[in-house]
Amino acid sequence: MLEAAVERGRQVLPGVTLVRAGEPMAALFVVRSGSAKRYSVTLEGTEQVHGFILPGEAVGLEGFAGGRYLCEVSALEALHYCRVPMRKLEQLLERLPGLRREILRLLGQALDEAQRLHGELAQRDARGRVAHFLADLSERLARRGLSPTEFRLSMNRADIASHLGLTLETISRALSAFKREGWLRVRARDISVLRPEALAALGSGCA
Amino acid sequence: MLEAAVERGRQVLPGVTLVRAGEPMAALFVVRSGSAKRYSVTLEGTEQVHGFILPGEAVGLEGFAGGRYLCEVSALEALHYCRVPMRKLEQLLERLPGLRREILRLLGQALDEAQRLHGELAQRDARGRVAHFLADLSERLARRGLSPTEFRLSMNRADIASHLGLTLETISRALSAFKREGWLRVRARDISVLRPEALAALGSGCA
DNA sequence: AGCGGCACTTGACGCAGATCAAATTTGCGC
DNA sequence: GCGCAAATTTGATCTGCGTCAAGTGCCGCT
Repeated sequence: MLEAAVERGRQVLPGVTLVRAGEPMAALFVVRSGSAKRYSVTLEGTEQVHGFILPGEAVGLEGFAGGRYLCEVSALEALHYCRVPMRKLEQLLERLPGLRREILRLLGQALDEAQRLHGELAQRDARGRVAHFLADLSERLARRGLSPTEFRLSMNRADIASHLGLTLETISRALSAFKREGWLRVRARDISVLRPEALAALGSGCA
Repeated sequence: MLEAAVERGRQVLPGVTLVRAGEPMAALFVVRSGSAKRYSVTLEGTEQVHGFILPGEAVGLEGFAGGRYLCEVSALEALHYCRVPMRKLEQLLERLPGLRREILRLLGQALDEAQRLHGELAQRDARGRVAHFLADLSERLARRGLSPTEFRLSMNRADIASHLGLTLETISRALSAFKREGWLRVRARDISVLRPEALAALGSGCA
């Protein structure tokens, strides 16, 4: 769908910032492989992590709000991506009704995810949030054909904590608890999910 | 911009549900006067409030994700709104580049607000969240030319609590605390903001 | 291989906010 | 205006998570 307008084959190293808050929105990005974190910097200079971007997902959608990016996005791993310049995108939107629907779908989906996240987090306790985070990650990986039960976390505990509104110690304790109960195997950033149903249940509401 | 496609003059009474999760997205709504709450119903049957809709704001944007609405929206007060049928909207998107940009802007803005909300809530304590809620409401009212310092809450404490991830008792205590400190006058659902700067500061990060 | 630093884990303790319970206020129908 | 049910406030207690602090293990560097 987007193929016609794509600039292919770009890549960056871990730690590199793809877009910065306040920059004019020159292009839309789609991640091909690797992962990134989306965050903003608060007045006090601390990072607030809004979410993580996996292969197949878009970067910079909030830029449509006012023609400027509103968060920072930086690579957590070596990242391949493609880039659709806005100028080109606008021309294509003129001609391709399918592309219009596709872009609206992406935005609607992102909006739904953001709202759903807010809801989930607002209600659940620490373990429920971590379970939800893992179940969500697992599902998104599966959607791209990657293993939903064996994966490596590309972000550190502090990033997860910021994203979930917890502290890094609490993340660590939750993971240890899941390990103790036989739901996970955890070795540093490598995760094996042993009881996906248990995680999913805890993450989406059942006590 | 949307004027050409609008069906005007519809209205509903408080408590009426405008759209339901799962229904096909037949139209986009814009609220003209009154207010509504956007929420979803969890597996256990409890409501999770995602946000409140004020005059000038759109209903049903997440529907773009898959052609179906994903939350329920119901009126908190007598509500006037207009309705743009999707069929009509798609035709117009074909012809009006300005309208395309406007719809994308609305979605981008909604996305940004959802993400920003998540960030704000994840970090702040109970009083900070309530302050943020009031400051946000105040700003949105001002944007529509309504008084930012004298207003009536159209939602009950439980709805605010659900939205902010707190309990209704905590909402009540926070309001009482602000009253005691001379930042607000509170009488049931009528609010007078006496020190908007104090609320805004507490709501956006300064301890 | 050995060292140093950083990411993570684990423990002890205190407090903000949840929970349970009761009193008070508000607003609506008659 | 009266009375009742629902909404809100206030109080007392309990608990999960944040905070501070001390390990432990992992990885890259020389």
